[in-house]
Amino acid sequence: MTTPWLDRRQLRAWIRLRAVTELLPGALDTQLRHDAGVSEFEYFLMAMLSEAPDRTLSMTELARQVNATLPRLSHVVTRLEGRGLVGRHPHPQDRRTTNVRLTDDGWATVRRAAPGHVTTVRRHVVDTLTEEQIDQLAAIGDAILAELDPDGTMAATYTRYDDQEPGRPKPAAGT
Amino acid sequence: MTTPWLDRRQLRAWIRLRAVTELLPGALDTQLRHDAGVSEFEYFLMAMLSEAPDRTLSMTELARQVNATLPRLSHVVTRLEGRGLVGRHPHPQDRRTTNVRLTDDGWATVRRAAPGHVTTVRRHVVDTLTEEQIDQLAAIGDAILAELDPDGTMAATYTRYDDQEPGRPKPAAGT
DNA sequence: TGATGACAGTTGTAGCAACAACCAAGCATG
DNA sequence: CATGCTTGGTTGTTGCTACAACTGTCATCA
Repeated sequence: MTTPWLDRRQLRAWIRLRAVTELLPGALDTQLRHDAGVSEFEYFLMAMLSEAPDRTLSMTELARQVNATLPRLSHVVTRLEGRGLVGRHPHPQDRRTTNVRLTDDGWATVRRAAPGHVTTVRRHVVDTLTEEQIDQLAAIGDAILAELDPDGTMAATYTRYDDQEPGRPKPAAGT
Repeated sequence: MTTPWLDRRQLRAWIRLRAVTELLPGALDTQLRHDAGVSEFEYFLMAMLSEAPDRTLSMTELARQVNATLPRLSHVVTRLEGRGLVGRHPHPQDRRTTNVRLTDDGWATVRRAAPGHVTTVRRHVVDTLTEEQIDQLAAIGDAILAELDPDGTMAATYTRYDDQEPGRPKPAAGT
């Protein structure tokens, strides 16, 4: 099978994207650990819970939204539970499912962490780009995710803000 | 301190970028592990070596190019050495430095893995974007990396192809 | 030349993630 | 109502990464 190689322009773009995917997560993680004592994954998990009805999701649904396997999520929830940030609650009807609920402490932690997190996102991404580039980035992301996440496993996360009215109450942790 | 929140367009862009940084590395890693028995990090490391003069770099310089700490690199090199893909060689002059050299087996492994890797990069990124978007992505990457990697630690990696002539011999593993 | 500090790597330990095996509850079919 | 399949979660093992402490080498300067 003959694989068309990447030309210079494509290589330029790809190498930069690769560098971003390499460096950006670590930068966010470092800031959150330092300022809020929470990993980026834990923060994102709690952010997803904070936007769910009754701040509650089942393990399976939560795993989908944060792109984690069920075993991994189980371990992480156990740790967060030990710190009092989330709680497990058996589902009243279906006794197979376990509901995870963000506690008041967890909610406070997310609210406390959010501003610093937004500042970091601004410094590293949003404020370095022009308005046009912001929209270009969204479109590029759409194109890549269409192939990378075809059945929209994480789609709930990134289609949530597509068609909102401006007056919508701001998501306290949706960043 | 008042943190200006992200507006809807900014949030759209950011959430997509975050999803890409979450999903893309895993996709590349899975493909390389499956097809070549090598992690994405190991592949990238060997690719950097393959483009160095005499396929050799010092531990420190290699750590810079692959954005790894020295301890982490030391462990990885030990494993790769055990598989015969790289070799350690003491520096003749400065006996503090250890040179890492890609073996013939390592070189063959990289060459064997490259086509499938390029195919994956094309499918997930390059071929999903228009020509304009390719250039936009490169520019966006430049802007983000200027803030994220100001002293150009990984710069050697992503500025290498900026001003090349078309006739340049193609980098066998530069993706 | 002999002490001090910086540099280059290695090794040991602890924590987190992937994978696999497992258990338990629901649900369908005969 | 018994059997088998599917779904939802948890637990145990292995491998990898970050962090810290340590060794050995070089440069500098008194």
